[in-house]
Amino acid sequence: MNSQVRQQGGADGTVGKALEVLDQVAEKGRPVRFSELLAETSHPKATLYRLLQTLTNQGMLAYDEDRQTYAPGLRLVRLAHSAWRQSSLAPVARPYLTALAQEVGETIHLAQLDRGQVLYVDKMNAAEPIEMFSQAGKVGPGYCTGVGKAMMAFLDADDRQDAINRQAYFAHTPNTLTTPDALAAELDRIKAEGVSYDREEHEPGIICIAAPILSSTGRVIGALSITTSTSRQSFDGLEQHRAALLRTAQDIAGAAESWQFPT
Amino acid sequence: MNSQVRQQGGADGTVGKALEVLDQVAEKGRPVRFSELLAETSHPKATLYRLLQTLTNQGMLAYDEDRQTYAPGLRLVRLAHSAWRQSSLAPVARPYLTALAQEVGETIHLAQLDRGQVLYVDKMNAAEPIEMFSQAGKVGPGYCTGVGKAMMAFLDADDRQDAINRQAYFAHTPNTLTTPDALAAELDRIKAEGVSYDREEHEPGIICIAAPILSSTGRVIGALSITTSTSRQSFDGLEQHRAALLRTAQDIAGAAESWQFPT
DNA sequence: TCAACAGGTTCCAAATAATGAAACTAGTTT
DNA sequence: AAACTAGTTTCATTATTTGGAACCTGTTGA
Repeated sequence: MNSQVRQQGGADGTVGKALEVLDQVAEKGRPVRFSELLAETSHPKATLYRLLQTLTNQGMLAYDEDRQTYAPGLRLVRLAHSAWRQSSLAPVARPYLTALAQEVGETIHLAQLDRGQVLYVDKMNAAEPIEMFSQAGKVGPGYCTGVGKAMMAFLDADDRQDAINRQAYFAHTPNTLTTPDALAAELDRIKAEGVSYDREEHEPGIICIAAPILSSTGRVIGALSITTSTSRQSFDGLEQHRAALLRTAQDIAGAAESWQFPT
Repeated sequence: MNSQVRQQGGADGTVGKALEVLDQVAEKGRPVRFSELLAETSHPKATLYRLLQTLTNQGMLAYDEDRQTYAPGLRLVRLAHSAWRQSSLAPVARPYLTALAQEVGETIHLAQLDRGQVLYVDKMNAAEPIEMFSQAGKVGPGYCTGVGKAMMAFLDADDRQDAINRQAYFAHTPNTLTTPDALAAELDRIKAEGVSYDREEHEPGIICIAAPILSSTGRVIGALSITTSTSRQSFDGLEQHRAALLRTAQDIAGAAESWQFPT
């Protein structure tokens, strides 16, 4: 029996602690001072100091001697290249996204779930050319985005509850769902219907329709959304793309299933 | 006195070992089996097993239960987004690259040095739209690329020797420099002249002109290249872009200076 | 000029976690 | 059914991590 607990937050050993610090630095989104990190962590001075040294020494963090600040290091960029190509849906989904973007003439997002948060792995815009690294890798909230809700709705009970618990429930707009119960009810609705909507729940004026990408065994492997603004398009307009969205989601699922790695 | 040794390869503690394994998986470029990793590592079975468990548990690796394979995990993509924005030259350099690409009508690469290797952090193509994540994060050899040589040439003596020692010296083409001495001589030439060339040293038919991006204190912070193919353009043609290349490199250096920056 | 201070770095005995040989389990092949 | 292969677990031993406190070092204020 595999009673292996999946404790993402829980520190497993020194490595866990080091990665926790790494996350902490990354989340800041700007170079940080030692003392700033110290104030937020439970680690004692000396421990934090050595963790930072190790990470810097390994290229996972970059230390600016002049300003005495830490920032995520370039080694991560190298590693992520590999991760994006192998573990993300993006390389497989690319052609389908391009086709969909041209068909519907709106912005398409491809996302995957990462610890209850939405991780955007690709983006297509019919009009403007893309800015990938600055877009892919971005994280967003799960509880108030179309793709987030679409993915959470199709998780199995345990994972779903776990994801529900991880949300921040900040009221970005008047439409944001701000309680676990409200979210849970919405997820039930989404599971029944097969698609989810963002009704200006994250940003005023921004709406979307999203669908999960499910493996043949029914597991969530990602989600896909068509985004627009209320000034460009009505809600009914989005609704008309529903069929194309669902078809594309299935196409991607199929492609992912038979995906063998290029040797 | 700060006698801190910068030992990149040397393992500092458990974290170092874990990251070494992570690199090993990433370098494969495809999902790998436990046994395959075991064969290549010096760690005993149980140790490797637990390192992989920890990394997987932390989302740094993704484990495919069906195929029993490990691949770099999505958490890296999230972290890299942060790293790219903060520690890479790319966000600052973007507008200059775009301008240069349009001016010269050739492909532009922006790279930084990572442990003696070239890490491409951005790419611009005048004609075709870009494929960023699949391009940025890519690594290439230092000794046989224009950007690699340009950066190595302007390192201080210690770092330069270190970089020279790290090269593989594989003869990709008849023009490849295949000895440390030949490379060192070339680097002297480049430092004197201010620009470097790739004379089909990496790929037959591919040539480029490259320049380092230097901080006001003279430290290498990156490099920039204009690439073309022998079928499109002669060597003299590239030479005519020299002024534009050097101007852009300086512009980027200036912009980087007034921004906050590590490395 | 000197004392107090804040941010950062190093020490070292105690506590903890990593180690790895070997045993074990679960599939596969002979 | 035995031998083999690949992956997982155990546990006494060993090595690393820990963190309170002392120690630097450059800055501030009297």
